[in-house]
Amino acid sequence: MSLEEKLITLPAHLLRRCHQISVATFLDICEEFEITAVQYAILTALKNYPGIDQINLAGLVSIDRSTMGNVLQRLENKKLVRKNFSPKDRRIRMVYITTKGSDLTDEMHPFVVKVQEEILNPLQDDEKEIFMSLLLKIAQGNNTLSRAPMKPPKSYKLP
Amino acid sequence: MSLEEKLITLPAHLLRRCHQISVATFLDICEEFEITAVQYAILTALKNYPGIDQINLAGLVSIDRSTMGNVLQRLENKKLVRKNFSPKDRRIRMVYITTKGSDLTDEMHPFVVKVQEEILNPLQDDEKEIFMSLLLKIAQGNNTLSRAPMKPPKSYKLP
DNA sequence: TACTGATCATCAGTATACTGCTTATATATT
DNA sequence: AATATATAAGCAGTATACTGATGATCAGTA
Repeated sequence: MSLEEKLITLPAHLLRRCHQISVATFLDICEEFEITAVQYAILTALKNYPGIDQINLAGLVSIDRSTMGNVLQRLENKKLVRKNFSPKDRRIRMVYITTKGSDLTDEMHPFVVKVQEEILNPLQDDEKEIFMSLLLKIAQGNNTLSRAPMKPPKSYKLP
Repeated sequence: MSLEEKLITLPAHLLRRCHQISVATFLDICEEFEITAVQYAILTALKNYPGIDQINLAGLVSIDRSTMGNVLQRLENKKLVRKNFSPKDRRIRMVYITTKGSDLTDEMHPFVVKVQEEILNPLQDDEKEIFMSLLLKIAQGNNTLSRAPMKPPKSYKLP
């Protein structure tokens, strides 16, 4: 069996490829907004959980807490996000989306929908459903294997 | 629909999660070898194509040519790989795996097999097959969308 | 009150991945 | 032979992702 034939039997390899493709597709379709997929996910999360702390935000979108700090810094520089110290717990920085950030995500939404369609485009409609359900099964079944497992937010109170 | 429910309907999000999980699983199971999945793929490719140039090597394993240079530098520092100038075309650096590198990949092989099983573990046997075939369909159908598409090596001659 | 352990955020360091630019070399064309 | 084009490799800069360590703060308990 050739190397090429061997590689395409490995889930790790194909997942890396598909992730590569997914990122490239997002950057391509959403180029004009100068926002990455991860940044978009964080902004969307902040619309649902204004004032959330960084750790719970990281758990929500499954991003490492250290990475989250970096991404938030970049979003803050672009004035899409702002942070305040919590008056109740001075360890916590409460994160909010700005009006500019909120408007941007609204504007981007149809483009992001298009990205998802583009990625699944090689599949037929019934295959798309099957694929998504199996992908979800793997993501949830192995949730705790990565450093950034998905976690529902704790001790978050709507403002 | 809650944010969490929304996220798990997005292929881009789930692909990022599954890739995260895949990388973490590889690092976990292959910890003792201090080699990443990408580095392992490159070493395996070099066993099949000794003396290949960096561009064709990058096409084989679908890694950006710029990234390839960095990874090869690290592999060279670990003495798992060596590079020579081609006498026929002085632009080309011919890349070879060392004996140390070859022995290491042989030793790692059973661990790498285990990684693949672990990733697919949440699925049933018939689901695993379906998932792999759909993943392959997406990877191949969208091959040219990323900067590092898979390309069979050109003008490579076995030594 | 003082001590202990837990939690939030940050920092330094490393790896993969991409963009865009540059240099060196080879090939094709005039 | 001189010029133009194409290719191989590298570099600088940026983003996501992880590890391990540190400092600040809070909560529980002796």
